[in-house]
Amino acid sequence: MARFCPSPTGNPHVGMARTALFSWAYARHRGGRFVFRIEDTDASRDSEESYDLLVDVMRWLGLDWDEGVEVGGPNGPYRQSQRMDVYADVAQRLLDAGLAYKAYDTAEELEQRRDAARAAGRPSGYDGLHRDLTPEQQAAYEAEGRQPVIRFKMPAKDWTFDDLVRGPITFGADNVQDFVIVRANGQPLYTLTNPTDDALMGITHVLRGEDILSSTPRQIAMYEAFAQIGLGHGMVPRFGHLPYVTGAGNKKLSKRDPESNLLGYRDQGFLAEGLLNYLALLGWSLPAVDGVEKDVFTLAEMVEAFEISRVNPNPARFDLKKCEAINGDHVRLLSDEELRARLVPFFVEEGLVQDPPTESEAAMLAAAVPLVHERMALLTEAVAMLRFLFVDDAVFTIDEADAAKQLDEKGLDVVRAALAALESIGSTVEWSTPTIEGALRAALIDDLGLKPRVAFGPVRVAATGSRISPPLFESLELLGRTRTLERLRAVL
RNA sequence: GCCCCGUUGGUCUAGCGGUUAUGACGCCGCCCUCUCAAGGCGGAGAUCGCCGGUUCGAAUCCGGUACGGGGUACCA
Repeated sequence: MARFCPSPTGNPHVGMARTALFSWAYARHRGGRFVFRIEDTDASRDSEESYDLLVDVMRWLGLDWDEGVEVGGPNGPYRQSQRMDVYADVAQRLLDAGLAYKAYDTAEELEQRRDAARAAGRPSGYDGLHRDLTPEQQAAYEAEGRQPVIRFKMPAKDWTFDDLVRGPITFGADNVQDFVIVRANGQPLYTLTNPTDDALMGITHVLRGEDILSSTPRQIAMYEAFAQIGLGHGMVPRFGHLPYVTGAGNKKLSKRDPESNLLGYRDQGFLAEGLLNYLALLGWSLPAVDGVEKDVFTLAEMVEAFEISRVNPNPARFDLKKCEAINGDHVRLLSDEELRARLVPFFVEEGLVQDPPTESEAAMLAAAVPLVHERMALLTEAVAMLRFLFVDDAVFTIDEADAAKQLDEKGLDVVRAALAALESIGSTVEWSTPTIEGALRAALIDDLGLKPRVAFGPVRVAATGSRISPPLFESLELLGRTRTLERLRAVL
């Protein structure tokens, strides 16, 4: 049983997706269940919008969950904001059992002692001053108007656990002090809610970011306390800490970093399977078969082969170029029909086709998509290359730089010759790729003695508006006789 | 300050005592070619952070050290 439990703050980012992917793949590989929980206990930072994005992203990626938000399950609710009574109860039971206590230190007092500890070369965590306050002392503080936090009483022992990706890790007793589990205002903290829910939901394997590696001893201590008060399944889960995904420099990709915005990738035309494949490669790789390494694979292949022991513990830099290359491979893996279906929203978005496309628009897409299928890494590139087929003549424009380069005097001469050649077909012979190619080659290559690239460049720019386009003759066929001739005449 | 994690070409990665140190992205060149891609072929690029040890032999084991990152919160 594994889980993914993000906090709904800001935009979902790539590091988060990688964590979700690995947890999901781990659960699926082992035939376990996957829980999707939302940790929204910090009202000041969490937002409903962010929650919606999280759900949206998980669905887009295709990382399905067996229980959790939106789908429910036996251990719900799955939003921590709806489980406050559970945490209050657990906190009280810990207090009653003497496993936690109320601490009345003010922020200033804590800071002062922290500084002193640091100056003396000691760890700077809580010093346990209020650990054994008498009822009288507590009453005295409360009489002062102090509101206590609840701190967990860390047992004085060393903490060792066998990290799923890093192996044995030990923290000395002196370095893990009593920590706050409930704020002075009564709100529970992650330190309480996370282990509580993991225990209640039967989570056995926790894959999470390296940033909370050092909080693991606390979590383990919480589980041991839970066992004492009879909460949950009484077992400590296994932990695995995934490395960071970093951006330029070595800094962790933050939520504010535009490069990390997950939905931005969808909008740019990345395929979920392409992005996921790339993310998988950041810290994991498919085992080689007969010495052959394979880095383009499907989600199913990943699930089949996913061993947590193969996960790399060192941080990986997100390389957009490689991500695009992998995505391009996945685009090519799609059938023409599937690609067309994925492309439709992008054409609709640009106003190039109706929503849903009309019959003729659909037919045009069906004919045009194969022409660009292997020419793109991102879906948006198809829109750019095929726009000339869908745009009205009134708004059709030619790239200025390309026009300057190709439609000079010599270029226009070529267009004139092409126009004459094309005008002759369509009446007696069919307007088709072979007849178009035949006519143009005869007129431009044979008669004028031009090199192909010199001959077809100007025609391409005049008809498609760009020096970069799908194959020319096929493009002209799809454009149709009338529109082709009009566009050639328009530049003369 | 204290604690923890990490360190193989520009980037990601294989490697688990003996390899000319693997592959991918990117880059360069050639081929194909109506543009752009895709595809094919070839090339440059790491001695595996550093020092020391163990060993006949180390990227692989051990110990130091440097550098990077994270934590040290009434954030997660």
